[in-house]
Amino acid sequence: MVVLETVADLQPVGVSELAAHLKQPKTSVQRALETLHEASWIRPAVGERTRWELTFRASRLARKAGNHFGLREAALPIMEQLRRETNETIHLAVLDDFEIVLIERLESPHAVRHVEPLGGRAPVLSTATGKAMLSCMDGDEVARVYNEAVKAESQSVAVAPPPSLDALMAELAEIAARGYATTTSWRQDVFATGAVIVAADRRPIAALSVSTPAGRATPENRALHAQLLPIAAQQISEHLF
Amino acid sequence: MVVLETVADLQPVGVSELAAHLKQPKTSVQRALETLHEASWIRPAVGERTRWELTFRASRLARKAGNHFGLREAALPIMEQLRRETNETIHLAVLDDFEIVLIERLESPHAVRHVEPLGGRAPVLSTATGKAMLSCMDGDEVARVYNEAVKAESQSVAVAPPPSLDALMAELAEIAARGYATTTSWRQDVFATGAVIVAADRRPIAALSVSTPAGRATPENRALHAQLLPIAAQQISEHLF
DNA sequence: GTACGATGTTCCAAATTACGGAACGAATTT
DNA sequence: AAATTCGTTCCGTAATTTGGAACATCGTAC
Repeated sequence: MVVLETVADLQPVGVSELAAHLKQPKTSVQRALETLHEASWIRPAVGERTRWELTFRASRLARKAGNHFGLREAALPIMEQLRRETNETIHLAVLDDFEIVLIERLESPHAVRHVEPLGGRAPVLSTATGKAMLSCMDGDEVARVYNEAVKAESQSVAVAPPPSLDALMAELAEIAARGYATTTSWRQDVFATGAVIVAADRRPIAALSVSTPAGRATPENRALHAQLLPIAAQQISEHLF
Repeated sequence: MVVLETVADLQPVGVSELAAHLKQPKTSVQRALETLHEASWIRPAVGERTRWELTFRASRLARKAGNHFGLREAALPIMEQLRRETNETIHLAVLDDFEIVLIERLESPHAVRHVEPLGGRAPVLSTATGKAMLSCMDGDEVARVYNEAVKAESQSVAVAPPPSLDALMAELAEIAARGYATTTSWRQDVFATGAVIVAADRRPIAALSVSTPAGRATPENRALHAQLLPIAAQQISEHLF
């Protein structure tokens, strides 16, 4: 499986290059490639015979990941309604380790709109969806995610300096109390409102967000989003079980 | 890896149920689950301890599958431009076995619009994207895909009766000559135009499509799409290498 | 409250499989 | 023409997997 993930990073890639990256004997890597090929997870690259690339086998799994108890099906109709009511882009995201993954998106009909790539990832600490999900997790788990996220962010280009853990905890308490999170720090000029979707036991499953360009983030619109979003998220939570 | 795929289908699922489905000893399945868990491909289901569900590890791969030579990055700006010029929904799809997989989507700004779920699959024989891709494959390969697709469709609810292989071949020749495919048979009330994106050696990589509700599919709009789409697909093909 | 069925887990010896160094052929570069 | 790089094959050793059986745990029915 490590070979598979490395092929994903380096594709199209041959045996020797892989072996060098993995610091493993060529023979072992060769065998792994044969196995992955037999199972149709990889195939020879277009027009080549000895370099490999991914097939779409992984994508069939990916569609099912994070779809616990029919999340996508439960969420889409309510997302559609929310888009009608707000005319803004609606995102559905789940938490993976210390990152937010976008699993569904409905775009705003406006000409100026906020669009994230499908399947894209975003930092948990600076997004409305991320903070909404953290707001209903217990302290230990928040601390764990916080540490991993800070470590990861310090290695990449800093989007914004992460808040202290104490400041974050205070903000999360506030978010939990009022039922929604907001942010502008992830994408400049985008104002986002996020609310959490929970399982029957109140554990966080996913988060829903409304994203609007800063120019349209009037007090009236902010208030509208803050009012509608928690209700929509709540409806999805109830439809899950 | 078979266990992994079965977990995807049955999640959340326990050892015994899996073993029964796979007709394998419980012990072997148990070991596979342990391994997958250690590698973070699965985790205990939310609020449970002995049933398993997928993590998002597969999604990281899925994003890279079908992204040969930076397809997504090359395609997006041109897709944006195409949306501006047509005001209709633009889809980017690739071929997986005998199905079309949607890997990127930009929605029409119109209130009435055609929306497919992200990562969704569609039959190759009845979609514009599918036929566009087939149109630049050689006869043997088309026949192979045709047979598999017919076999698969016969098991599910028939969307439309598949054409004969000869009729298909004739249509593909026409599509290849004029540079674009059209269809209305996949989704009723949706008129789609598709064109193929090729590698340097003219092998098909992906397909681009413009989808419009039947009501807006006027002769003028059809002509506009038929004119713009092959150019856009061609531009993406050239940017790939 | 106890018996039952279903489910998850552990153990262990036999047998299969993986391991990886070395050698080889083919393709490309010097 | 020699040298390097790359993919592939071979093979004895060694480690791992295998799966039946026993055990543990949970929920349920009587």
